[in-house]
Amino acid sequence: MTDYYLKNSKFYVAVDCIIFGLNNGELSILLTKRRFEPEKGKWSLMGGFVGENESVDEAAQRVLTDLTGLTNVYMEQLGAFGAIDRDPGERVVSVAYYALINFDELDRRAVEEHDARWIGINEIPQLGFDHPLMISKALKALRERFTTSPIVFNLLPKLFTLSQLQSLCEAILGEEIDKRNFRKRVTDLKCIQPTEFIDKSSSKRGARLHRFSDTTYQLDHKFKI
Amino acid sequence: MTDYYLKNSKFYVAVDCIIFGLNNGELSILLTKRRFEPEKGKWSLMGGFVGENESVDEAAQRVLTDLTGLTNVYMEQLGAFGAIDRDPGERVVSVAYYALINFDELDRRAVEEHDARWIGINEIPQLGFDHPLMISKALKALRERFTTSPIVFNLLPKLFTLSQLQSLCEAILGEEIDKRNFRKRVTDLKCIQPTEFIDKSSSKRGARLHRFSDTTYQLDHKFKI
DNA sequence: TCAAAAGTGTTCAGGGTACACCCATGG
DNA sequence: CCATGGGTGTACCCTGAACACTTTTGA
Repeated sequence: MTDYYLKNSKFYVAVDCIIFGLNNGELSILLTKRRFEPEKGKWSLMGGFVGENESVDEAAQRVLTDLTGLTNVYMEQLGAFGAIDRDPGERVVSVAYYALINFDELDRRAVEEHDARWIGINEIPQLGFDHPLMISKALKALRERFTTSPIVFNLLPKLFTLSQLQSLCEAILGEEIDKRNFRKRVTDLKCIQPTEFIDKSSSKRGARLHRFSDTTYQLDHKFKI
Repeated sequence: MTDYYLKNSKFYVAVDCIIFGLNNGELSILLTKRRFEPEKGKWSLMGGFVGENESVDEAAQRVLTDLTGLTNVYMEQLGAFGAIDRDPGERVVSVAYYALINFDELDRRAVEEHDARWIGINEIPQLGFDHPLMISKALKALRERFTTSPIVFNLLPKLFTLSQLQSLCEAILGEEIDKRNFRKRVTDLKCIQPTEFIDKSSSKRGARLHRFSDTTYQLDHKFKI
């Protein structure tokens, strides 16, 4: 029985996280400056190696928590990246994940300790490894998923204005959305609910704060933005 | 630099293939009876270990070619499966792929030599490992993709009748489709073209054979079934 | 009083859905 | 001549897209 395995090779298995967040209203990802070879000094995604006593998913959670201080984060697997020379140092198979985090709950100290920075998705520098490919796949997956699944709310504070929601959707899509059509769609959804609160930080008139009700969403699982 | 890697663990990395084909008009997948421990004697997906001199994608291609004799097959990665105990024998991280093959071009001898059999997607027996999970994810991915991307033609012969196409779509969806609406959609697509040939094997009247034109599809990349 | 963001409805076109009958032919 | 699968058109509804002005209020 052991023979069945022994004739085969073993590999390092890594995880890489594409962490999306709203930094001052701008859709951004969290990048770190690598402190080790290979690719030392280059910007890169946050990653780590899978350990023997954790699943690959758990490794990704661990890396994310280590960097952000957050647990229970929305995270989805993007896929495995297994080109022979994707890591110039050693043969490493990497499994990429993307995560959507609420910027306000972030542990900023943990971020600073890792030399990490939020960088707008339109200002991403040259990255090492196959990270540019991972990021473009993550953006594609995010674009495809967010219109039919209520995941954008992971990026927003619990209370948000419709303008905030719209500009976030526009940032993800990379194009503008008609305001009246957007608000009609959104206010027709039972799972997006107005609250009694008004936010006056972004306009003199003030904008009504809304919230996403997951329990309402669970009733029919209908969502379309 | 080597230190960066050395403190970490290595893993076996495997690939598993969910191979879809149309067996006598029934959407089926190719399963083999395992000849080795662990899970010996159980039905399972065709898989194999990744070698040092091939990418993960190449390993999947190799496994597929070995079993079917086919190259240049439509194949897409489903994702990595990395639970600690997913393989009862050893820690193995597996990357799953699904493939759509043309049943007529299959090398039946290669299939027999691997103790493999086509099994309808509604008659799948108990499988070992996490293969049931992989199959359900593959079906979900196939269902989501085939309506907007012209991939079903990989399952059909080069010339096919609209009835064949419709019953294939129904098998993938798991529900019936209105004949007139389906034919309207399909015949409006420029990339699905009638030919001069008539197939008389399935009816007395005979049905017109159509073909998918990829060059026409490339013109506008529009497709909706 | 004015600048800046919030909020609000209607019209129209096109796509999706529901639906039932005749055709051609081999046996 | 009949059983079997092949082939065809219309009416309605609903969704998605285009489009511009009024309101509120702090400075």
